[in-house]
Amino acid sequence: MAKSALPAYEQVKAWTRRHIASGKWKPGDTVPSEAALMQQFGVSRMTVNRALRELANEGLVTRVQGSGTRVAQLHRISSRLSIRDIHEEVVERGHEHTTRVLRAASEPAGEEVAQSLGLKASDAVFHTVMVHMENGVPIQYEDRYVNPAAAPAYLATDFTQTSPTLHLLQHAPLTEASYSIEACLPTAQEARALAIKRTEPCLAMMRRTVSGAHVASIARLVYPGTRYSFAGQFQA
Amino acid sequence: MAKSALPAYEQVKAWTRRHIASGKWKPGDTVPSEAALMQQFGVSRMTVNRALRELANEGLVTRVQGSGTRVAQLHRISSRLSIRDIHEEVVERGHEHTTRVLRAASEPAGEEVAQSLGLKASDAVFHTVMVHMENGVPIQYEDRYVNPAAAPAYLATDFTQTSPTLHLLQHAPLTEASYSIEACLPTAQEARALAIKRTEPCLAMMRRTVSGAHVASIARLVYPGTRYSFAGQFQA
DNA sequence: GAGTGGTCTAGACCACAGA
DNA sequence: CTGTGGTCTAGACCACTCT
Repeated sequence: MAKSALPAYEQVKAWTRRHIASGKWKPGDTVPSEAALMQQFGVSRMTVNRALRELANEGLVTRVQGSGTRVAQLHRISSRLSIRDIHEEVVERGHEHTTRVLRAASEPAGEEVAQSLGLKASDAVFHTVMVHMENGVPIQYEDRYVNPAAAPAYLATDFTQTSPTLHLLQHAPLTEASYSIEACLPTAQEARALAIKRTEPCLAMMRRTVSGAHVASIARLVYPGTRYSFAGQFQA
Repeated sequence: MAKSALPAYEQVKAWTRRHIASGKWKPGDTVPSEAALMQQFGVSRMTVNRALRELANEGLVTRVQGSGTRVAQLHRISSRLSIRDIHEEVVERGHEHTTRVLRAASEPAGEEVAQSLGLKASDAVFHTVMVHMENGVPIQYEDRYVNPAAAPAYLATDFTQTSPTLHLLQHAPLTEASYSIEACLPTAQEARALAIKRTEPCLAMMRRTVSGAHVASIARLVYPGTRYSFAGQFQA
């Protein structure tokens, strides 16, 4: 009986998780089959199935049809790295977010940008450069190219009120994105805009977003190393 | 009939996803109820329920009991950043992984380390420092403190055969981890070990792992900026 | 062929929101 | 009160693995 405040499938999940976390079952070990767990918990197969399926989604176990359920190799710890709208992030910390727009114009794409956006070099693209500030301190330099086909009204946005990310999310529904994070030294212009020395290391995030059939935008976001870090956590 | 290669719940998911991605349904809009989708697709409620529940898990819709299902505010884009064992990662690229151990000893924790590991400053901890190389090129400097209570045999490991991460995963089952990524300049020792200039920016990852009741390990991993980047992607 | 998971159904009872 | 989602059951058929 116990206190069954939790749904049955959660109880099965918790029980399984405990065995894995305690080391009683090691990676590669077989987890009791659905039939066995049905008996043990006195629940239907759908319930056990849901429990194990969700654990598999979370990466704790591996399931192979016809073979069985095993404790996953936990080598790849993974956690959600959230990429958030900078405005929202700053405001959530209870701070003031302001923006200084350095450039907002339509210009020919050029070879490199055209290739990333899937356009011709002579096609026009929107190019914005701005600095985001938290309580007046520069925390992000944003250099962004936007595909006019994906967000025709982009340049008309008042970027002191709305961030580019927000405008794009609202007007070019996101279907796909990729990013990479590197360490780099700022260019002269970036250093000037962020008010840092050219020798101060920075985190640079390159982001590329796809909306339906178009590559919507490519952006390079530069964060001063001493003022920003990406963090995350993970729980079994 | 169409080609129903996909399971029914996947078809419901795909149909719903398309409406959201295309912008036909905007954030906040109501998604058809389970009953409505049952009719439309001619499937049982459990099937529709699974489809919508999974979309909710993925963050695409929000469900409120008694109220309904709505398109989620898509502000929080997130993706899984995987933190993997360096050895596995190098080998998977088809390259050779070697290690140069600079230090492997038991020593008093000291204030700062003791605090992170939940020990006293005079308690002994295991301290290892090593450089990981991919085809002979240094790619990671690893400075790690290990809680002896969590992995008593740590120092006996042959680190030229097994990585610290792997040993810990096998002997101190992981229950929790947190990390942060920063940009920094290498210390003199790090620069020397990695064979880079002191002015070359690096990515530094601080990682803390918990195993059961113990903080198992804290590590600082330094990657030369020009030789490494973190990347990820996600799809709606 | 026996055992496993993947999917699906047609019901059911409940908790909750909103009129 | 009606409509919604949250959970659960006792079956079922299938595809797959392993021996």
